[in-house]
Amino acid sequence: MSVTREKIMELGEELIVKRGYNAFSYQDISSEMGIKNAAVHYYFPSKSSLGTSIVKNNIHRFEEMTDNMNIRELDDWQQLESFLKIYLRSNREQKICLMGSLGPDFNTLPEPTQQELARMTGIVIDWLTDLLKRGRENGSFVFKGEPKDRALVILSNMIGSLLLARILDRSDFKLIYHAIIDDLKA
Amino acid sequence: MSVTREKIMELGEELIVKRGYNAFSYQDISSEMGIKNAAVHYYFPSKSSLGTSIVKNNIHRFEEMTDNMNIRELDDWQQLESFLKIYLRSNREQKICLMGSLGPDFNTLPEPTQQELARMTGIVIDWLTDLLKRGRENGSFVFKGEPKDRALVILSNMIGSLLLARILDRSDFKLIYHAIIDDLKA
DNA sequence: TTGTTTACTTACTAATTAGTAAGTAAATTA
DNA sequence: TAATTTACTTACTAATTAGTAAGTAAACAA
Repeated sequence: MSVTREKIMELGEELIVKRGYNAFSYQDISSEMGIKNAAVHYYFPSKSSLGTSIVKNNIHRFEEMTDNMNIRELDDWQQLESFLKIYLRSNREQKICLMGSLGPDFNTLPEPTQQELARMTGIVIDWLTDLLKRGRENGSFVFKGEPKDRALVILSNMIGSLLLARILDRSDFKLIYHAIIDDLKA
Repeated sequence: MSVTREKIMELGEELIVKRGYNAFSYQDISSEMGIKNAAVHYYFPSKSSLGTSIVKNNIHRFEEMTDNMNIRELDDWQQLESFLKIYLRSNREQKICLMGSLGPDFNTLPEPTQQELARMTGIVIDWLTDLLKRGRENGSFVFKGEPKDRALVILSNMIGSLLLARILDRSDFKLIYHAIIDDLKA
């Protein structure tokens, strides 16, 4: 696949998670890359197509990661920590996650982007629910309530803590991160 | 104070929490109110001044609410539930909170708005931290770790769950809401 | 009654936006 | 070698944006 196309998606994603969907323009991308506005339209005819491709790409990367966890036969805690590491890294890079960034703008998003974002969120929650269910059966995790409810709590914590870290202090993320982990221990 | 001015702030806040800061324009407000663009500028010369006023107003309302809790001598659980009710109501009205809405756009926000948003978030966390500390001393709440850490967890959960509810299903908010409450019980 | 302030409207500007149509040089294919 | 496709650029449009300057009718104050 084209290097330019990949660079556009990479930059687009960075702009979305650093400044927000409605704050970034094709100009931001083209000027940063030293190409023209129309070159971005050549690869992504509309902003809708770019946004949707970025979300699809995130789904792909998530699925690659979870597949890889199975191949490497990671245990329950290793899988959870690999998952949480995504957000730890985002915080280090002063980014938030796509759900936290596109969520507020959801009602202004083109329908295909809305759909992919919902699909991505569903995939993450389903994966996390299964991990928590298995982990509790294995005796790895301790928590109250349904695995799905706990998955929602953990994911909403990751989304929310990246936002709080941006508003207040990046170090606040780690306090929440460690509290989540402690909560799953006996 | 002027009715028009209040209506502009009310509408502005609604647009921010329903569509996002960078998605709303003075036109959205003026056309909805049946006035002209310039009339909005008469009350709020810049979008920055409107945004900042909206956040300031939220701080004021929060402080009024917590003052009122003391006057009514609400117990620990009643205070917590009054607090969580803010988010329950937001979810019912298909809104998210200001932190969840302005957080992603933080880096594009005018400095005075950034400052007020950070101040607001600090005020909420401090209040919640004190409540949790007192509540644990009183034997009302049970939780691991520092009260401040727990306050961050609860607030990030409220912010994040409103976002998840928007992306997925409004009913998902309640699952998280109830999990938070259950977690604080023995 | 006169002067001033309040609460706007009219009419505009300069900048930015997503998007398009037509052209072009270089690489690839037949 | 000729035809086609790829990867763009040039040059544009129509819409929307925040913001401003000047005007005005009504309410209010001296």
